[in-house]
Amino acid sequence: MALKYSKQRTVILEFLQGRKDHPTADVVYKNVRQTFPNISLGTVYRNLVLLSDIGEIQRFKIGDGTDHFDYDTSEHVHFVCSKCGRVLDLEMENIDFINEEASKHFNGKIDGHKIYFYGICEDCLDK
Amino acid sequence: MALKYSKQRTVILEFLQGRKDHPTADVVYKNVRQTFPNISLGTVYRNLVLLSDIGEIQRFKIGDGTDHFDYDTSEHVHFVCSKCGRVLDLEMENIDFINEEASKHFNGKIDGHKIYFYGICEDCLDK
DNA sequence: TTATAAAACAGTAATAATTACTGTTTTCAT
DNA sequence: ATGAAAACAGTAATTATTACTGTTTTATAA
Repeated sequence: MALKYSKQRTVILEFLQGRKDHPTADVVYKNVRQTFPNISLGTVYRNLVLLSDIGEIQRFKIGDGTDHFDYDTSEHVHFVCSKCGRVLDLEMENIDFINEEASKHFNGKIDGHKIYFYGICEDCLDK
Repeated sequence: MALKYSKQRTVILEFLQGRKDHPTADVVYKNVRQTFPNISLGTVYRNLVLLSDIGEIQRFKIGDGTDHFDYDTSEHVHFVCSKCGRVLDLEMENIDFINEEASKHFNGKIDGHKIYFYGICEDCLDK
């Protein structure tokens, strides 16, 4: 199962690289289709999943029930605007010490946590 | 739209009360059906959603794509076992100060966060 | 009590996101 | 150049959830 080059995969990856919000598969599909009109939704999904499986991109969930994809694979925290739904990156100190905090009264093993913050983004506040 | 009593709702609520894991709608359905064989899945969903809308129970998501329901509506943090998928409550200090931390370099307004911890539960460790 | 309107129900259909399948095309190491 | 592996387009299937429809329950009030 050696990876083989494909124009479609490149286009998907490049699109994702150009976005600082973190689009869903459907958003990727709709946009990529403008420059690549007969790309299939299945191809978009297959590549997004493949790319996140090999660690080229990041796949994550926020409360909206759909998967989001991020070109930036470094550890960072997300913010979700309750008004416009946009997903943004948060610059903040590492808070992994909360894992210790969670371990204190727990007999299992804590490996990590998933977190996102929500509120109103700057753009929506301005309106 | 005054609430009216229904046997089905009572049974669903009682089932949920007796569980300390936090079952999905489907798990509620399958169990309740053993004592109430012709209850419909739609009824289970309708009641779980209604009960969480009026604050009688809590509805939340973990990474598995399905909704979970909790009889305990007090603020508390969840743990998800990566092995058996069970969802447990964590007793830990309130960590809402991380909201301030998240605000520091952010120009929007932070209202809160969603978090869950993951790892291996006690039962799975023992095996 | 009975009448009745609102609410709830069972059962089924619809929707949305995602995954799986199928037969064709593309890639790339020999 | 060629052939197997990988990827593709297009479509079908799956899963969780919501919406719809015609029937039954509940609770108020004559």
